[in-house]
Amino acid sequence: MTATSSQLEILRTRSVADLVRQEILDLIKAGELVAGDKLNELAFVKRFGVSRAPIREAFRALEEADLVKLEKNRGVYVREITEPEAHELYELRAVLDETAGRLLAPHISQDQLAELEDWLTRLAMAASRGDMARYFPLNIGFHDRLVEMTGNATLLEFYRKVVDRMHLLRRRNFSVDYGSEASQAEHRAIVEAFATRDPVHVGAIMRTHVTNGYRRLTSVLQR
Amino acid sequence: MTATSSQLEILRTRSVADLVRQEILDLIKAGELVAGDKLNELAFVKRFGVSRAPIREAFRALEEADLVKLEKNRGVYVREITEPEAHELYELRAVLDETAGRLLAPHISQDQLAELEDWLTRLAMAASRGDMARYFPLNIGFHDRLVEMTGNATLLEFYRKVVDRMHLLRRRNFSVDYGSEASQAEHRAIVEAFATRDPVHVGAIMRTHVTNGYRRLTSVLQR
DNA sequence: TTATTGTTGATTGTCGACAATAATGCAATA
DNA sequence: TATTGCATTATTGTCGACAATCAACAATAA
Repeated sequence: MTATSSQLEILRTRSVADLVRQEILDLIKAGELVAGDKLNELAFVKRFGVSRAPIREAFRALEEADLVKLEKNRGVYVREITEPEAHELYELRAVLDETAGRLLAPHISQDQLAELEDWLTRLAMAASRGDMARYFPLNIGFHDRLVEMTGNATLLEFYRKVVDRMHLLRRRNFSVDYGSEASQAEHRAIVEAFATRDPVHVGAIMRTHVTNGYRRLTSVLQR
Repeated sequence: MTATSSQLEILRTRSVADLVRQEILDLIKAGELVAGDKLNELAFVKRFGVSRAPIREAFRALEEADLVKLEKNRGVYVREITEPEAHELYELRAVLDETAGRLLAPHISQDQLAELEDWLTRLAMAASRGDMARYFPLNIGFHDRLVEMTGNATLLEFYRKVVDRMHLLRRRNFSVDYGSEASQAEHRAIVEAFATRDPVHVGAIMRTHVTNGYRRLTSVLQR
């Protein structure tokens, strides 16, 4: 696709509200916006050089996704997640990951197994260097791809909603370098499990990985 | 709470966009808006006597929930769900219901069991009369309450998103009277299973109920 | 000093208007 | 008859403005 036609495509399909929504979501994912932060409309108006209408539409979308909270006449705030809610989120994510494992295991192809191995390699490289700025998105990408491989787009959609919300657990510029070695070992276990193609086994391994992730998170947050 | 203070509460917390979003969602749930229908902004402006801004915000929220589709410069349409997507949705719902069963089974109280029995009675009354206008919402209420009883608000939230989307499978004014007897027998089986407090057993029964529901749906849609 | 009551500035909720785009109807042409 | 081109109409995307509300501070009185 040429540069011009891709720009035409953007113009034809994307609205300002869309782009603003995406931008804010990226800010949350990058940890530049964290739970409790206020989203001032005029600030975004200046930032993007647009009017308030599309900004407000973007806020509404993010509210429906439960990433921000609209308090009438008071403003928009990045949502805060309580400790019990974090537990609920991880419980849900465990179920979705386990399901992905069960669905994918019996049908995974050689190519897909090879791709997962490739992810492992890249994860290992980043981990060995202690390069958490790379490890973090790779980790998310690995799991995302795994769910995508199931071919169940609806499962993927809801999985992503859960993962997006988990970003709210991070503090600003919080370096997530806790337990990457343990996490890496579990990733390897996951890929090895897929090689057996046993749905129940894979599901159990994936569930455990999420549960352990929750343990690692809480152990970090509590000190 | 007095009438005045409750009105004050509404004024203080609900925005027009909120109400419009709720209203449209109700229209979808009631089958008055069905997949493919166009949502004209000016029509809603006249209907609610408000400006376009809050209407558009409501549309954005519904788009994020994937209940409608915004096509730039063309309009907003109630989303259409393909057959494979319906299957994906039921797969997801099966997982969530099974999870609810597993979570609730070990901790369900006598009071809660009694409440479920009460739902069964009401369902049976509506079913025996062939009163589908009552049976349908009771059926949804029964399952919703069941998930709510788990105490996992996040699970409930995502469960509701799935159920809301399932409304898009209905045709306009489509009387859902298929297999209510079979469905009723399964509801009874669910409550009986809860009495055993065995998580795996309850989970399996609930999963089966959803799977059978999908079979009943497809058998109806295909003729 | 402390509590209460204006007052002011900032921010949000809603509205009407204009520009941009798409859909429609109709005539002209092959 | 089918198709193309054009003008008209309808609809959406965005904007700026005004009204309503809130938060912070100053002024007043106990």
